[in-house]
Amino acid sequence: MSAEIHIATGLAKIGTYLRSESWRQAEGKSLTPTQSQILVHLVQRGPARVTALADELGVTQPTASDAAAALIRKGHVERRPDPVDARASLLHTTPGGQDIAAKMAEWPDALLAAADALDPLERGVFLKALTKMIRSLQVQGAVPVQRMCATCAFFRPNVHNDPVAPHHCAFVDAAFGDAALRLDCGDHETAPASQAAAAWQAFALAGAKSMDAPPAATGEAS
Amino acid sequence: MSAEIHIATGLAKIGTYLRSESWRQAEGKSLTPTQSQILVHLVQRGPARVTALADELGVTQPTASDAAAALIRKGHVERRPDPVDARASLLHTTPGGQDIAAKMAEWPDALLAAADALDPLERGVFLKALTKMIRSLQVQGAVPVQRMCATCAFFRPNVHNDPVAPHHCAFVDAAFGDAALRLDCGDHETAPASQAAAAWQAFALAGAKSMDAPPAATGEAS
DNA sequence: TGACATTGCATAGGATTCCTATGTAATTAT
DNA sequence: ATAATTACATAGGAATCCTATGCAATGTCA
Repeated sequence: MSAEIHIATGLAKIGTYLRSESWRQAEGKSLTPTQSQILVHLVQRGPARVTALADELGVTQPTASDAAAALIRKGHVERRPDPVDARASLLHTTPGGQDIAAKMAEWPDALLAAADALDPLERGVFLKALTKMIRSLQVQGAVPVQRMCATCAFFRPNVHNDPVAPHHCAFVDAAFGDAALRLDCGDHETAPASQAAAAWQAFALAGAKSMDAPPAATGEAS
Repeated sequence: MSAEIHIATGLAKIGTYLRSESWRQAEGKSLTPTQSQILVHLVQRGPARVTALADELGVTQPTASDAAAALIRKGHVERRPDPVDARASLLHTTPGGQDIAAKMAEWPDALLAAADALDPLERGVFLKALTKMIRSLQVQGAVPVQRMCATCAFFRPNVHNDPVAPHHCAFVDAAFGDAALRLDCGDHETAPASQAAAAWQAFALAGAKSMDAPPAATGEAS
């Protein structure tokens, strides 16, 4: 089956675009993509250690250390000792850094427009599929733990009969649908393994049900 | 609507993974990601100019020039004059370069496994959505021209009644479905503007039809 | 045909990215 | 208490990536 290959191709093309776009966006602010990512992360998620940032960005610890040093030199970030571990230090943003981060945190318009080219139902299916793929990468250890519904203690998948909003979030106590799935939620709380596994079953296996054709043959050219 | 934001978030996460993975994969072969991409591109698509490669990879011309020089130094690529333009030169792979490229061309297993975590119908919808997004990026000028069905002269979308294989490829003369959509097809031939526009209408507008819920409200938490 | 602008590419210069390898200090394990 | 681990910095080196230039070949237009 070549669909996986073409999915990988497509994701890589968008990844290439995002990488080159992040260089374009970072210039002018005299920041580089890595620095920008660290700054945004610190603003959105609070003070963090160098090693944790390295894991999050998928770079080595020395690379993160370099970028942090550059941000400190530019006055956007401060280093303070970690109260619970004298070896470690926590990076904090300065007020000036926060201003800059606010501008960097926005996604490029072209990408949002591209996502807007999907129709609403399609967006839901797409987001659900992205959730599945990212969870798979996380389970394989290829990416760090993500703050997504799929691994959240508050996630109650497919508990409502409403096909438009079958899921429930126990944190905000509201029903929602695939199009509102979060991949990086501020209220995320990691579910214990057994609960996460059960929820995942309920979430993933209901996939085919929402479409009206048999899940078998998909038709191949050539 | 925050679905676009979360889609962007998810795509960025996969992009981050692909970037770090490409560093990991490139090491050992003593190639870097950019060099590796150039080498693979030359093998798959034939000789090319430096500027064309730069556009394709989304980097500046000097960056591509650097990487090309490194590949030449390592003996994987040769520079030959372009017969139609004495200023330009074409980069050709050497036999040794082709061997290495074959190994670099494979997608990481974790990503293919992640794509495999989708069920077959979902893959089709996902691929179609990726097609829409990438075409949108292309129309906006954010990415270079892609060799995908959506812009191909041989593409006949939604001409069959079979919901599993509604499209037709006039090149291989066969029906196929969304799951077999190409994002980088070797047989691609760019369609004239008017034909492309008409085909796109027929392709994109039939989206909601394949799902059995109204395309309105999608249910939002919070 | 002769300026003049444009295009294809290389190079220079500089900051950053990114790696491996190593060192230092603090913490944890035995 | 000694040993192993962890958090981090730094060194060293190659590549990435940018802008700015320069050179040569090509195209344009009067």
